[in-house]
Amino acid sequence: MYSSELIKGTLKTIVLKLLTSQEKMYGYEITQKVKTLTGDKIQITEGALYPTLHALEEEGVVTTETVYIGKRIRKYYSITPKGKSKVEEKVNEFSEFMETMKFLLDIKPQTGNV
Amino acid sequence: MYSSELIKGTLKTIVLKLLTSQEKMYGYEITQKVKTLTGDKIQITEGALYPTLHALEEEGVVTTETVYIGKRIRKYYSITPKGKSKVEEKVNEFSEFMETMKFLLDIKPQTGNV
DNA sequence: AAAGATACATAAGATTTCTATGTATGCAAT
DNA sequence: ATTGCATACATAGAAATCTTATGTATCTTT
Repeated sequence: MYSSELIKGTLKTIVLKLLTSQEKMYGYEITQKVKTLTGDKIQITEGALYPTLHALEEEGVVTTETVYIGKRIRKYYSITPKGKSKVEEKVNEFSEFMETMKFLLDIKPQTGNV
Repeated sequence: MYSSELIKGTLKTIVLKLLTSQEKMYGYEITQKVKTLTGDKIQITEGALYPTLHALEEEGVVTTETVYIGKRIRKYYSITPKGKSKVEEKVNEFSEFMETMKFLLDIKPQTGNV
């Protein structure tokens, strides 16, 4: 498990990206998928996910569809065209950010005053 | 400039790493160095930096030395041995995190129900 | 003399996430 | 049958982090 601060700021990107890989997913499914895909390294908590999904819906980047599985409710999320361009932006930005960080974190110590 | 959320959680890592590259640095110098090194892509604000530096000092990963340049004060920060092992940990963790994210953000869309 | 850069610092607010809690169903084991 | 675990939604309060704004003061350049 990564220290949670690292994951901050990437949650929306992860969720949107996942929603481009499948036509629709529901909240609980997203938490499990991320857990599995990352070998338990990233765990999205429900307390973080659900408010985020609601925010994404308000932004118009996902739409919902409520389904009953027996008596249990299930809320499917799908990405909108607006969401598709958004996720592309976000992924590109994150890739650039990673390059910058790689460079920064590869700085070598100066040799002392020889 | 990156959207600020991305940078969250990486400030301490950046600062500590920089302090391994030079024997000592002062706050303002750190902001300028990061700005220069990243081509203005990452800008550390003073409101974020100073509290962080104070926290790092409390954690015992940096020590300070106050110097007068004329009448103007300057506070130099140096990394401690404890800080050196900390920064190694943090850089490793971030590298792993980047690998995980790369994998996640490279997921391909499923072909539809053909 | 004014403006901009240097150099420190803190406080209020925004944002994001975590922990905890709540409700409820379905299923498996005792 | 009932206890416990997994599924599935949701929100509220607390914690952490960063931004914006403000404050003080010096130095340098125009």
